[in-house]
Amino acid sequence: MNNEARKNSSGEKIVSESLKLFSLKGFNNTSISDILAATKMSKGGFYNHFKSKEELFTAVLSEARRVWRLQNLADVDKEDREIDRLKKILANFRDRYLKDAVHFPGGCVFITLSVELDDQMPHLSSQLSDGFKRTKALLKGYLDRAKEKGEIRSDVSTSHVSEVIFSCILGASVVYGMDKSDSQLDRNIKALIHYLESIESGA
Amino acid sequence: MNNEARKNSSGEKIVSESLKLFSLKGFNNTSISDILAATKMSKGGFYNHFKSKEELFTAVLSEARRVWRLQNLADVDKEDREIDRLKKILANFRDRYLKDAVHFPGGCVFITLSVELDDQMPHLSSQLSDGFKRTKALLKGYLDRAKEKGEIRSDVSTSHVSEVIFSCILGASVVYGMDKSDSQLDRNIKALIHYLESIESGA
DNA sequence: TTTGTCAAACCGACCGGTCTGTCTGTATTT
DNA sequence: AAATACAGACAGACCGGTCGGTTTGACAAA
Repeated sequence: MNNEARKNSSGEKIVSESLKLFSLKGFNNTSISDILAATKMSKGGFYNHFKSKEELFTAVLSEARRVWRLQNLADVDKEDREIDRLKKILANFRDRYLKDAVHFPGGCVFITLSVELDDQMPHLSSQLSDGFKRTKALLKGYLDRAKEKGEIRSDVSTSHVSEVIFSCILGASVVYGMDKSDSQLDRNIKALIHYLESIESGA
Repeated sequence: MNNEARKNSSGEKIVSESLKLFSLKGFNNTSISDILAATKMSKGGFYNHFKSKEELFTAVLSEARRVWRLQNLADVDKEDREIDRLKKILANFRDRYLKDAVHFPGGCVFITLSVELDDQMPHLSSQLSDGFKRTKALLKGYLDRAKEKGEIRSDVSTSHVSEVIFSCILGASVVYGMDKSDSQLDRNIKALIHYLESIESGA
């Protein structure tokens, strides 16, 4: 069975529909009934694929990470300079990730879930926290290499800058989740790229 | 009856305990039973003060805003320069607001609620969205006046900078809600203040 | 001071409905 | 025939909210 066929299997459909619903309504407020309605399945069918809602959570998170990488890292390696790769990620984040209503109609699912579950279901939210740390490290990696290659000024603290960029991305996601305003998101990312350009060597 | 006495009344206690619970578990996942247990009241007592859970929501939000102003704007007017007032707000945000586990044990309640309710109960989340807009405008006001007074460079876009600062604050709140890491929060705000100093006239 | 009155506050059993998860039975596939 | 997938009735816990009854405290009449 190839991957395309798997995508149409029941299990895959449950995961992709649950991903949408989780991004809209979160984990606890998405009922199994909601998922059954979206997938046109029945209880028996669902519990034949997942032994519990929490097991579904893990599968959904894994799929969400796959989509995240797919969208945010697209074409990044086509850029030559490290700083341009970072800018490409920001542009991807804006155009291919946050605005991707097919996968995430309710906005960034990682934020929705982490905010909901942090004080309530730590065993689930720790999976999210790890992802956030990896993402920040990913950003810092580009900055560190950019600094090594002299693309950004040598007096710049990559640690400080990555903190700012990462927090800004999170903040922009929160705002976009509320307003769904493309223009506001564009302003937000523009300000961030403007900030990045202010630390480049030529600036 | 003075304000101090009112604070101990049942209605006030319901609101303050609900504020804590909402910051921890959100709106839908805080049950009336949770609130009754925290206040040692009964159903009948509760519904004698609020005709519905949504009416409680509005009261809690109003109290949350009061505490927000109290903590974040404390001593701000003691600073002479506008840019220092802004820095004072950031320091308050870090020391007196986010770390204020008495009022907000689960972190910033506005973020918890807005992320939960944005796609689910728009009539409630719009109250939150308005507050976010006002906060961003508040920050931009300090920057605009700082620019007028020559405290920051004339080539700086106050609009861009306020976008970055506001998004960073939101992002920092999301992270702190997850990790409850004081040191991470300190690094975050430090990077932000560092950013502010980079646009000052002397820099 | 004592008593009667009344409204607000409080109590908790109860209601209809929804939640996750189970179980029995049936259809499809191999 | 055996294994797998689907269907949906059902269970038990919990949800927000209602309601009849009880307690409390302020105040007026005696």
